[in-house]
Amino acid sequence: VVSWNAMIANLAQNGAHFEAIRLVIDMQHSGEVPNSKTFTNVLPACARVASLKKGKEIHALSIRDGSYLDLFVSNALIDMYAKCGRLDIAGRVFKESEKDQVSYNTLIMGYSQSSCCKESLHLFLEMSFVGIPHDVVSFMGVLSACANFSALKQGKEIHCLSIRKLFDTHIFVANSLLDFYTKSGRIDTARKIFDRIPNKDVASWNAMILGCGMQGELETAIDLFDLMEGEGVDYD
RNA sequence: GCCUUAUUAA
Repeated sequence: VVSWNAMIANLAQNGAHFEAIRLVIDMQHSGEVPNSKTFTNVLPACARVASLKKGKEIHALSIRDGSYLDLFVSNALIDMYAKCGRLDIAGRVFKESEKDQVSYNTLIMGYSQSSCCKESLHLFLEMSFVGIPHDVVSFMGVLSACANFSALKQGKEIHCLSIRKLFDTHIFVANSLLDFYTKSGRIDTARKIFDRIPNKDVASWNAMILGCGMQGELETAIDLFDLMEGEGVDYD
């Protein structure tokens, strides 16, 4: 089993999703029994190719051997259903399972890309209410949700909270803040944050440039682009 | 010896 699992993990991590899924079938044909690690290895592959059918089969197998009770498995199931666009099922698995920080983050991320962005905000508040601390991923998810349903007020509150928790200097959170403020039309605020990021990465530049572009500040966008070239950033 | 969530347009 271990070597099958290792092969499946490698394929899934290298983007060979269909091959990874294929290998789970092959392993069963050769008489091996997939276990909880097999499931957590293959579920992200199902998620990325949005294969709800295969994902459900894995879900069924995990119920049969009881491994759906494993946090790694239930979290991977939540992610798989969310990425397949079935937030209803993701939410159901979430509700029925044990929950940790990753469970909350996974569902926050899932909802932030959906039409129920507000749900991300609920979960973000709920997790700290039940005593699970926020981390970088929680902040990225909830900020992305606020950006997508233009919740300027709530997003600002999250920004304040991130400052208090010292998350605002983390590059990923800072980039999420840029995305949030540019999408909310606050180029000035975004620019202030941008200028204070000491270690800007390509995503920081892209968020800022595209943000200016979307708000019609084309001059600024072009200036920024020249600046970026000057800094020797590997842009795309 | 293998395991889940992670930022920038479409």
